[in-house]
Amino acid sequence: MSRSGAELALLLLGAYRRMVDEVVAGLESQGYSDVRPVHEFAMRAIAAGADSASELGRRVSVSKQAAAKTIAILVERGYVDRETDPADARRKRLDVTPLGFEVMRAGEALFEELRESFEREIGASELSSLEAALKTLVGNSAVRIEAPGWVAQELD
Amino acid sequence: MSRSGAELALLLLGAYRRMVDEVVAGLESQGYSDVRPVHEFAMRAIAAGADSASELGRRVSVSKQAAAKTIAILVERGYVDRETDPADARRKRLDVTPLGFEVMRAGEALFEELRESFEREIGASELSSLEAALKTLVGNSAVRIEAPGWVAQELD
DNA sequence: CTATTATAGACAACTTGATTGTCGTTTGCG
DNA sequence: CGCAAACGACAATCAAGTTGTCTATAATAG
Repeated sequence: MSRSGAELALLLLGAYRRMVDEVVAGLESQGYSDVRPVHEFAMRAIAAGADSASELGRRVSVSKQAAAKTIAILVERGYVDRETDPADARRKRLDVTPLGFEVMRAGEALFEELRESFEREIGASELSSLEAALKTLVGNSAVRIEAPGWVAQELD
Repeated sequence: MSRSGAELALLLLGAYRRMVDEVVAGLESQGYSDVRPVHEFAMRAIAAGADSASELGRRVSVSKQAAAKTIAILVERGYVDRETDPADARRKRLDVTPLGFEVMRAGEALFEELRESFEREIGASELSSLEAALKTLVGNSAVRIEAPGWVAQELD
């Protein structure tokens, strides 16, 4: 097998895509249409305390403008609430709405189901050693998900 | 650990990114600037017999227009040669040039090195069982790499 | 206390990679 | 022969980013 290195990369990508595709499809079929990973991640960051567009941008390593666009979508769908901060008139305070949390929970449940089906496919011990191995390889460097078409793009 | 499913997805993505980032950086430092995964994959497909834009598009599951654009870049850099097919005046026959093969070889070598460094990090047996597990999970469904910012995008 | 500097968010223009739609040309088949 | 199908080109559009500029507000230095 001559290009096992490249193949490994493809496998990693493939496994990721399989998970994400299925979760997105699952959310879709539950009525949460058009929820993409980025939205999930953004909501998660907001729930975790990124309460302004600029802050969200920083956390996700994206320009505040890009963050603002994502927020606009989330607000439009009722997943996030944006209201002027009484303490600082420049800010618009962000909050995940109950509906937003619902989506997040649904997403997590789907991910969890998927993980369980992986366990059935390859065995629990196999899966957990896979996770451990990946964790070692990835280290604790934050994973950037954004960047338009980053698969095809220059990496800063 | 409540969201281990989602976390697994992130780990997979992270590992993929780590590999790709390093390979792209490596190619860059060897003078092959701005070679992105997509280019590698396209060249590979061309070398494997996708000898026209339309055909390349089909193989990579991308519109022929998108394929044509990628080809234009590859031609411009001298990685791929495009000449009218004597047998069919509609076609432009594609060929990977020696320089193109050079890049591909360099990329593979980098991937291989990376894989070896993974072996050192987590052990050879651990890595090969990781690969086996991933192979089971991914199955033989072709992995689409394209789609602009697909992480954030609607999945057909 | 005021003047400067920094931060938040809005708006606009541009970039990249892909898509769809249309078109002229060439081929191949009934 | 004639017409449908396939190839590649061109153009318009989309999606998700980016940078750059602007106004309003806050914080800080003198």
